Amino acid sequence: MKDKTSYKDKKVISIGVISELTGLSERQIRYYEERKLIFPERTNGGTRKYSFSDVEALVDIANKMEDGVQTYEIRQEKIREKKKIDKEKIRKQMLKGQINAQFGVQK
Amino acid sequence: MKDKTSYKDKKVISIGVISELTGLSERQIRYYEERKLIFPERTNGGTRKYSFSDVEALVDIANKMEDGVQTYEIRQEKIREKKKIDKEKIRKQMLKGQINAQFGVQK
DNA sequence: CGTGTAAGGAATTCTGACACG
DNA sequence: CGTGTAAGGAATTCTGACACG
Repeated sequence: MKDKTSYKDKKVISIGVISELTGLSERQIRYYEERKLIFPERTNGGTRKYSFSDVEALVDIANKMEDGVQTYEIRQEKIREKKKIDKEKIRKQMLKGQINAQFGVQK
Repeated sequence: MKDKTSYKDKKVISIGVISELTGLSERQIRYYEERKLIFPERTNGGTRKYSFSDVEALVDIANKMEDGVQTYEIRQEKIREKKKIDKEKIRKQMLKGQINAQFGVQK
């Protein structure tokens, strides 16, 4: 089992600090959420909470925007990446199944 | 050179989230600051900002408080620890100086 | 399309103080 | 000593909209 509760992915930072950390305006940050490029959590009151991973993602986004890439394209790219990773995951899962069938794990 | 800009020590979390993360009331968290057990930074507007390290420190403090330890004692303990670490640091520094004098680094 | 801004309101945080024990 | 709480105010954030291009 991996750690999974790393600080890096914990959504705890509010938008003001995120703005400072990334150099982006709050408007930009909210807009990128609207375009489904980032996914903050919310407090009960409705305030957005981000992680350090989100900071990194936002910096990446900012760089691409500078290069004239549109939010739609950035989103498509992310979807492609995700699919690739999912496929890889399944491949590994199947391989493990094969190995177990041959050598391992009898009930 | 070490990293030094690890996420763990970055002061970015506001007191509401810290309260949730530690289970302590905001009152308690502010009081422990008053007693010099934690040292949040501030935004320009004056809002406190904490790090994940602070979360860990607060949990430690909470445990000691449960055991009936007073804030003053906790503070003294921290001071002792710090002194010990500083002494160790100087010792290493001097050792390095000795080695350089014998083998290394001529101008 | 991507971003700035003014608007009005709600959630969040701040300080100093009183209370209890 | 350590913590809860009500009080009043200030900083922060939220949404929906208009503007520009």
